[in-house]
Amino acid sequence: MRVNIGESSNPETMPPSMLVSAAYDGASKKALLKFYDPKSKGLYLWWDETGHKPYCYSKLSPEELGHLESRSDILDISRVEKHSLADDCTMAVSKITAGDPLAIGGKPYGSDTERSVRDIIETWESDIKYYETYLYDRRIVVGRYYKAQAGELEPVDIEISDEVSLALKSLLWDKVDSGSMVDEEGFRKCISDWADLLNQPIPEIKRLSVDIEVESVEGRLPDSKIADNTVTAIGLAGTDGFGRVLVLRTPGTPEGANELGPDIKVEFYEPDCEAQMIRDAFEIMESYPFILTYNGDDFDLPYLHNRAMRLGIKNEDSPLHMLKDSATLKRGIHIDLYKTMSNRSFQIYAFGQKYTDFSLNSVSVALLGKQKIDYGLKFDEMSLYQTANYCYHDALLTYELTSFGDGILMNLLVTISRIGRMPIDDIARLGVSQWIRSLLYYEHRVRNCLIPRRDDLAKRTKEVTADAVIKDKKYRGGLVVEPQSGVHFDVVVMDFASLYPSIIKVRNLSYETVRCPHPECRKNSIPQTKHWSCSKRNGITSMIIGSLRDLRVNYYKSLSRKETLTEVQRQQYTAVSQALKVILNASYGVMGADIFPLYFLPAAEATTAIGRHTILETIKKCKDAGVDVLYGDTDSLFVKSPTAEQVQYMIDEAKKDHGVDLEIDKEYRYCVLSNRKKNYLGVSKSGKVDVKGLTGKKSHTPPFIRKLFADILEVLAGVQSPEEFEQAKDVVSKMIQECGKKIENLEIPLDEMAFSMMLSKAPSEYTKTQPQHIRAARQLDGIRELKRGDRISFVKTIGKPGVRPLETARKGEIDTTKYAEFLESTIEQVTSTMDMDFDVILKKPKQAGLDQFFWG
DNA sequence: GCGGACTGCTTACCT
DNA sequence: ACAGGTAAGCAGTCCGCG
Repeated sequence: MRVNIGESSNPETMPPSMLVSAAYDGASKKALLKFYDPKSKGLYLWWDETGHKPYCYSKLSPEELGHLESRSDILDISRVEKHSLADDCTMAVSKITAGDPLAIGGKPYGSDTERSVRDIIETWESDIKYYETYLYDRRIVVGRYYKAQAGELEPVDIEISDEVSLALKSLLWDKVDSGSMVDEEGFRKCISDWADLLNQPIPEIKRLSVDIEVESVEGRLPDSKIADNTVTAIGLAGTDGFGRVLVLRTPGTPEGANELGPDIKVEFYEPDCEAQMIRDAFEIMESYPFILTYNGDDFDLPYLHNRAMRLGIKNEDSPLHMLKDSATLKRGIHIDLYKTMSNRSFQIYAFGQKYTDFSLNSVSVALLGKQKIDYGLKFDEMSLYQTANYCYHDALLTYELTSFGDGILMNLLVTISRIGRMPIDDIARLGVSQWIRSLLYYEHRVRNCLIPRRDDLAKRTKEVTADAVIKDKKYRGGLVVEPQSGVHFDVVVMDFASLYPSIIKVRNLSYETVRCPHPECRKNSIPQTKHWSCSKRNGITSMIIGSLRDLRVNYYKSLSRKETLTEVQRQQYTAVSQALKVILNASYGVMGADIFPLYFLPAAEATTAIGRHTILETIKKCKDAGVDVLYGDTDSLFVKSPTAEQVQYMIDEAKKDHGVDLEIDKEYRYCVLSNRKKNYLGVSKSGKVDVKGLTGKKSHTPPFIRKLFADILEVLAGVQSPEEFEQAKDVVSKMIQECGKKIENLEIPLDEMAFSMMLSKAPSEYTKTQPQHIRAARQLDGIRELKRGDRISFVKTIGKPGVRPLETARKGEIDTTKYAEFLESTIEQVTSTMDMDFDVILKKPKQAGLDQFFWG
């Protein structure tokens, strides 16, 4: 991120403040750090005072690089020593130092003396943003506290005042198991450094959310680049209950009645005062260190900025600074929550897949239990106060996404930025592969290791990629055990704690250790592959992922069980634990993702291969011990009525043979397995029901079927013994029959009958086939514009297209047969394995064609 | 010309 | 712009058939 503020002098003193973001200030050509002071709730800006400059490396000698010397933007070329992890050697490289980051990269056009160095010669470390390089080189960590005294910046650790923390540190000390570590001491140090950083207090963050409404011309979305439509309202919601709406009067629009509470101030502007309204909004925004939006990178902020320019506001009077694909603040920090909520890692691991699409409404419903305001009116039909209420409400929802659940989202962002060594706004905007990239780059710099180029790594994988591959996949993944179909009572689910990270640690897997250059390591082979791993050096990813794993498994898991925690500590440990989970879950995946700069297939392949080997060997051990394995998926085993001794035996053997921690995850009173993998139902001893993979729970299934399914589960949850099952079956049969009748009699409201599906691309991009949900979407042409990522609701109808969007559907055209079939197949997933034969009731005999015979 | 078998596309889920 | 493994429904195609 590049801003243009220009040189300002750094503060003489700064109270302990947390580093939250960084940027490159093009005007002063310096790195710019942004610190947050928890006391004043304001920001301190700090420009580099060390003379640090952008640079990259080349393997050419300074003589061979002589042609660069003449460039005015190249300041220096010198010889330095760097370690190459992949070659396990030290080498001399040329460090090319420049006056401006654009001299290193980002200017691919022009003559050889104008283009960036990385576009002229082969370079290393030239694709790192300058402010990142700056942070790494100075070992400045986002999320740490710093203070300034007499103009000197220095880190301060906030005292962790509780004795619990110290006591648990000794716990951590004992629990570190070195395994085959070459440098055990270093590993311990590494973990305790992490704990020190992650236990630093997370401050209360002062923030303001912003949402705008823009006058729109019939059917055309306002363009944030052109910004030629009037901004009609600006909603603002901030910490400490701050709420304000700025509303532009438009001729002919009634004022209406104020529905907003007394604390929410509504300010009206005359039609010709739009510029003043925007100026006032800017002024409020500038008084907050953090600005939140929902899709503000793509819409709200660029629109505001460009509209301001169009209305004659000067660039220097706008607090905003637009970049290619993000909107930033010159002084503050902008967090676009739309990007955050769309991040699969947050969606799945932090929020347990509670929402399935990323609209503000869906996310709010799932996480806050609140909806957007719906007056059932078009924007141009709303009164001024209605617009105000609507606009403020959106801002409020956006704000509340960061405040619900004790502010877990802000805490997560801070914690992940500590781990990734990355500005908080980047954490909120970028994907997990970028977080892990940043973390690993930092560690390379700490160790003075040259970061490899993609083709350095690609060269080492060339000879092994041609192997037999799975269709559409690059390598084989986890093992899924064929389930033993039936109802099983007393089932224990065991799983390996963080299996893949454990494997990465124990088997020393990293891009430089898998297929390392040492001939003597080749005997350390990886089962089922042609790979081996190093026995001489600890791999860098193995060290880092391994210590994060140990931190989570040995430290934060026990911490969260402590009962003497204060509320603040509990919140902090929850955030750390979740953040570690998110990063660990992705750590193996990125090694096999070709967008990841340290992409190295053999390492990913080795991880899953050892995973399969581990679970297979454990199953063998079960058989030896007389334990029946009913099912298993990747890192879990469902075992039937094991004794405590048998469980302990398995745990001990897994640790002894594979160095992994097998644990009891769940104990089911009973468990319904079908012959399908990744499909089951388990009832815990507490009566809690786990449903996995069954259609009755999937988000595209019509609500009335999902409800019936939930009702059935409730009945099943009460079943204590095989005998009670028989009664439950009767109850369930009746429920299903009733539902069948309702379908036939068209007694179900249309919206309950709608299938709902996500469009993974724009409707026009479906060229190979035309799936049902797309046929429905096309019928909405001119009524509602559908984009990629939107969901479409449709019902199944008789006649030609077979589907109709919910908006235009009528009950009379519902295809009851299709619904009966879908109901039958959905319910059958549970009932078939429970020996409930519903065929008699529901299934339509092939030869019969009429509904009335079928339901009779 | 039609229907079953088959493949491929698409979405949603599990770990 | 983390991975692979699996289920399900449907679209489209191929093949056989007096």
